[in-house]
Amino acid sequence: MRISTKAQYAVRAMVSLSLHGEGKPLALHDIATREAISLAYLEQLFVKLRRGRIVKSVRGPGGGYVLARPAVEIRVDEIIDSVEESLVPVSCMDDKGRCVCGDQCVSHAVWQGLGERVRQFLSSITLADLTRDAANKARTVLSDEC
Amino acid sequence: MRISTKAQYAVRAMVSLSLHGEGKPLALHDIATREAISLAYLEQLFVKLRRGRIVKSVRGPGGGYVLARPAVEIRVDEIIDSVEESLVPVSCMDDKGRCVCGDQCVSHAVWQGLGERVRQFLSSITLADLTRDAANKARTVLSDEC
DNA sequence: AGCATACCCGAGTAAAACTGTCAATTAATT
DNA sequence: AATTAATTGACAGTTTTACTCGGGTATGCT
Repeated sequence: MRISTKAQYAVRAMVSLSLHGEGKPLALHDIATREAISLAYLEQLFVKLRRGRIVKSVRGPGGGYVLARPAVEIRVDEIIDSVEESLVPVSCMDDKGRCVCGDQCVSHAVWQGLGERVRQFLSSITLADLTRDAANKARTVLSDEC
Repeated sequence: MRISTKAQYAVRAMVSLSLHGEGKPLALHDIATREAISLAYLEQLFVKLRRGRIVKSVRGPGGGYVLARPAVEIRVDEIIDSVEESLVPVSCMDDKGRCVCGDQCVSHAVWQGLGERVRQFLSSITLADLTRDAANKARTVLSDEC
């Protein structure tokens, strides 16, 4: 079981946008250099984030991306949902979470339960939470261990 | 984020072993046919399960695998640990879960928290729980939906 | 108008991971 | 000795990931 860098990038980029954007459009170029993520790859992610109604785009010079909603209303599971197929896909379930296996699926309940726990946890965290933490960390960055 | 079939196979195989073994060694061949998993692949998994002290091997004719401990003392997270590298690996952490990234790791706490939740959940389920469920399911298998 | 900025989009690609197979070995029982 | 069955390492096909590339299109500024 693993978390893709795609999801990690998306969350990091959103924190960066929330932290340095402050209402004004922030260009992907800024996020890319600040977070050391490839610009072309970030573009891909933000297309999905826009389709997921997490951000809005502003075209033209001086343009960039803005949060589609206040940071308090953006949950981490929404960010990951926009960027990845599903939160906890298991081979014995189809797209709607229905089990398509025969009688051999005794451990089905485990994966389903796990998926619910994961979603519950990730939906309990908002972008505002992460942004606040990041701001605190930046303030005490001098001699701090990670 | 996803759960590998490797982990699913391992759990299913362990349930099968616990259900049909009953103290006597059960050959991988039996599990393979019953669960419709490739024998050669099961071999790989059981090497790891043995190293993880989840099962014991009995060589020679009539041999096979036996639970290393009572099913009540085998937790699901232990099974997955034996078979996979780590439960929730994230690129910014090293083997021991320590963060090796610089100041760019604002979302670290999210993944760490998620990992703890996942482990907490999976460690609350024992092989005995799954075996009991499987036995119940087998008894009412006639007209049941999965 | 023309140009620079910045988003938009599809296709392609190299590397990694996943999912297995194969062959050869070791060891215990009959 | 022959047979059964676990043990091991190397290897191969496929899929996914993590990008890059090459162009577009919208917008604002001079």
